[in-house]
Amino acid sequence: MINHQKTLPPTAAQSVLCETELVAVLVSIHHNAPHILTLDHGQAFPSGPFTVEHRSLQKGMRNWVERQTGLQLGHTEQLYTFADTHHAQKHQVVQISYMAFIRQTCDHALDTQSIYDYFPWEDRRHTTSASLLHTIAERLKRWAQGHTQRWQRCASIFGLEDYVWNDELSLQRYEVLWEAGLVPEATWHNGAALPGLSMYHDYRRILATALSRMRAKIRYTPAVFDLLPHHFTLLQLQQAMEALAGRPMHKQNFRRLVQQQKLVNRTAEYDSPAQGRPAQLYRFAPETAENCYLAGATLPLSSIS
Amino acid sequence: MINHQKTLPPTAAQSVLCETELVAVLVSIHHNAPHILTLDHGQAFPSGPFTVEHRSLQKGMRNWVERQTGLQLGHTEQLYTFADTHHAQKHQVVQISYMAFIRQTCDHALDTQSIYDYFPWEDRRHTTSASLLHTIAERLKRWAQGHTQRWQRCASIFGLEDYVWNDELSLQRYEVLWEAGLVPEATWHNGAALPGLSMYHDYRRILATALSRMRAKIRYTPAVFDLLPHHFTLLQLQQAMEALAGRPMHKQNFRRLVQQQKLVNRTAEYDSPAQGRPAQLYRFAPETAENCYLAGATLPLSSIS
DNA sequence: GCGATATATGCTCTTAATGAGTATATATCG
DNA sequence: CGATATATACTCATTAAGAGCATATATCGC
Repeated sequence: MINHQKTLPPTAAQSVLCETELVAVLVSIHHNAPHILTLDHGQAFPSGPFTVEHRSLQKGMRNWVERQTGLQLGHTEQLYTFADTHHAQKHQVVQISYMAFIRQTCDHALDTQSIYDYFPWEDRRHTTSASLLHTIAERLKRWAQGHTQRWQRCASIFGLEDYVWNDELSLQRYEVLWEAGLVPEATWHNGAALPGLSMYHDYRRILATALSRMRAKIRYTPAVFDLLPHHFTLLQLQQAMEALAGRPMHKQNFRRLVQQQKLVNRTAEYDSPAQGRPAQLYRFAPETAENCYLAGATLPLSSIS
Repeated sequence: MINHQKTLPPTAAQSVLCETELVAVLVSIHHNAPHILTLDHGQAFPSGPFTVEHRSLQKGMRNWVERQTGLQLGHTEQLYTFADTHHAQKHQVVQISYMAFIRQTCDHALDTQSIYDYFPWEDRRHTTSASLLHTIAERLKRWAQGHTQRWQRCASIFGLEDYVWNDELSLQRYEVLWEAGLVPEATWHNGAALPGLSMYHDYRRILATALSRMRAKIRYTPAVFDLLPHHFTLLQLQQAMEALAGRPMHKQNFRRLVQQQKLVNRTAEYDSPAQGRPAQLYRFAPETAENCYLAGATLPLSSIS
């Protein structure tokens, strides 16, 4: 038996009072692209106060988001906590950011924006994006002129030279672009900025964090299913994964994986397309819902050159 | 060109003032086991206030830890932010937890404790730990009696039946044990608790989070090197990895990996052991320090049955 | 019925990574 | 010399990952 005392620790450091705000990155899929819910013409995330009546931070977040937007939140995870130094400095503001998935239901009237409007270089599903990466490579090369290590870092993060593109490094890519002064919010911003919307404060950095996290998450948990309707076709599932990962996949291999992991069950229903054979509708296998750790859907990629 | 305005968003939600505390999980390696720095006989982490003069949360953390303990922090990352409901309820207390690695320098007089004293089942380097896992399996089976899905979850998380042990699931394992009432801090604690020290508040949960994170981290970043002396033998490196992962490794395969990834450079020095051939001393390859993402050291495990 | 379109599936193949085993140098000390 | 421990060289089986080729199957409009 263990001696377990529930007394308070004697180390209660005297803290300073801070304002605490909850920031929500609410992700959904529209038109084959991951979207976020925004305020103020795409420049801010919805945010709300953390009040005393809330039991936990997560519950507090769910509470006001659901009350304010009427949306049901799916997979939710904490992203990062930061102290916003942009605010007026009377007292510190601590912002706790969360990412949550929203199931695409009806086209609501809320302001929504594609994540790739903020990071066009992160969408590598079409060969047309290659020219942007080429531009970035050129400008990074100029920045890294003479610094071998710096160029190594750029190359490995952006999948240049012999390195391969790693979709989970969105945050690192944004940070390098920031350091190189290629995004407008960088203080030493030089020359013309790269295409891509910017946001207030460090919000675009938060969004890059969210993108990294969601790409990592869909690999080893069935979180994608919180973005899809309850009944979906396998193509829809694949396209959702492609939209999140920002790269195309090999259809046959994708299905091989999905089937052998028993991720989905077929339903009796069929899709009704304008043309072509109707697609079978599937639903997420309820048994897999519980032990989701092993459901590692490593992405079956196809080459995009 | 992008229209980048640095005005404030109109959504300044009126927040409530909170106490903000920084909690530090300071990890180092002693006697072939990962240790943490503790207060109050292993029941609390060092913690400090976040004050206005600090530029960022991370800097604030580094600041007071280094001032208080005199320790230099290596790899640092934010773990999780939570609202402590155990405190007196005048105003909320928000606790922001960080994990930081400390390079083993000299044996300082600080209070330190092995992580495996808190989670004995997480150390699977020796076959002797099998009996504890057996006990856990038995008690979980009793808890999951009649609930097939619940048992599936236990089995997959603890690597029972056909499932394999996944060392990164320490947090999930702790949570299951909590739910099953097998740890003393669980409210519906039934019967005798499992061996393992407990801590104040949710601190043991934070520690489980830290263990999960560090095990994940050493896979794809060279963070281990922040726990080792600057010059080390390959065996020391392997034993550090084994200590963190809680499982033995195959020596030949481990070296194959380390060498082919150019993670280390040999130095001219040698170890001076009591007996046997002196081991070559190595140091972390400085070129790899910058682009550490590719340095994925997937653990070459050896079977422990 | 036929072609266009799109879903659905089966099979092969190469390459690389992983886990595991066997054997054997090499160096130091008592 | 023998005990001890480092260091290294190979081999081998299994599996997963990436990619390609081919071919059913179902619906629609003409």
